[in-house]
Amino acid sequence: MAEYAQRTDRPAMSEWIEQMAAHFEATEAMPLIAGRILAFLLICDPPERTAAELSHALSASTGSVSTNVRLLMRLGIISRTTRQGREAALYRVEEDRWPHLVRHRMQRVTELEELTEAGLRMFSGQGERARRLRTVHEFYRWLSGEMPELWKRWEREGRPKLRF
Amino acid sequence: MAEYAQRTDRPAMSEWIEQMAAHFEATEAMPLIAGRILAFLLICDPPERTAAELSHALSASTGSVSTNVRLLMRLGIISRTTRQGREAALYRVEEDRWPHLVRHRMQRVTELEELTEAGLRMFSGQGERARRLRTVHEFYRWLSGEMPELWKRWEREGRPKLRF
DNA sequence: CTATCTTTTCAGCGACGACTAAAGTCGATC
DNA sequence: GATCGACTTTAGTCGTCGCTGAAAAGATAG
Repeated sequence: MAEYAQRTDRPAMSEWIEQMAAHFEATEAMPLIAGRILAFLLICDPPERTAAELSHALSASTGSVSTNVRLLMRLGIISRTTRQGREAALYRVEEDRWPHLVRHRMQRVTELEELTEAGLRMFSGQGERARRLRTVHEFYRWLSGEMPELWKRWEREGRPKLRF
Repeated sequence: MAEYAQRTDRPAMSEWIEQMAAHFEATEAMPLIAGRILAFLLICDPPERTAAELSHALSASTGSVSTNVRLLMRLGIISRTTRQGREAALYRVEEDRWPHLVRHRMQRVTELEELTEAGLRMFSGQGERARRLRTVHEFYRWLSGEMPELWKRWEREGRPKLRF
């Protein structure tokens, strides 16, 4: 109660969390609760939380938290640390993994290249019929080619400071 | 019946269409029928089709075709041409608009930058609490900065041949 | 205005998925 | 081995959404 950041009782904070969750629902097809957990773990202090704390802070059932915490771990965006004794495990956001998340998302978009290529082979690539498909294919081919360079650039220039 | 490309009675073709539709369902949150229409219009010969033809070729109700054709037009990815008399309107894919579609999709991803920025302002930007959020924010800021150059490059170098 | 063809709207169905509550499993401590 | 807390699984509810079929609305020609 004393610590504001511990809970979502600041209306502005819980509203911000809802907006973040809405974004991930729309762009990553992520359940709302997963997005809420992610947003909360980004700004809570201290940064590590138990499942019970998440459940309480976000007014979600323990079952939901369990399911969604596993989803986020599968995506590599949060990690879990266990402790001795019967103490609950702690979850924390792995903010450095964020680029991987976005990268993975964009990679799925460019995967259409394979389908358009298969289509071109299948529907013999000459004539007007193939022209439209080839136009689309060439765009995706170009885009997939750009991606590796983009992420290399992030590693080199984008990333604010290297940690070692 | 004579023309293969007219219908989806070649199993390989209808399977390809299903795969395309599945891709758009996953990456663009598009109804299956919208994706089917898009895929079919990419490879049909002739390239223009009436709603009734789409409905028949894809075994979808006229209502569904109406709804989804409007969705695709709103996205700018297909266009409609009307004709004199009581003839039905014709739809065709605007394959050159494909980059806009993808661009728009990626833009929504980078919109998170605004939210992380709002968060930084809101939760005062010092201390460990803000560190995680700033890490994420800096990534999105960098990514949004890259996007305009990426698309400029497409216009200049990527696009296979200019049409004028 | 009437007849005919095209397109949209809408009620209803079925499926899917997020979510919850409660029961079940696991593991550590006594 | 019994107990207690942490975590997962499951059954079931609720809301949403794609889709259909049919009716309504629109449009064009006679």
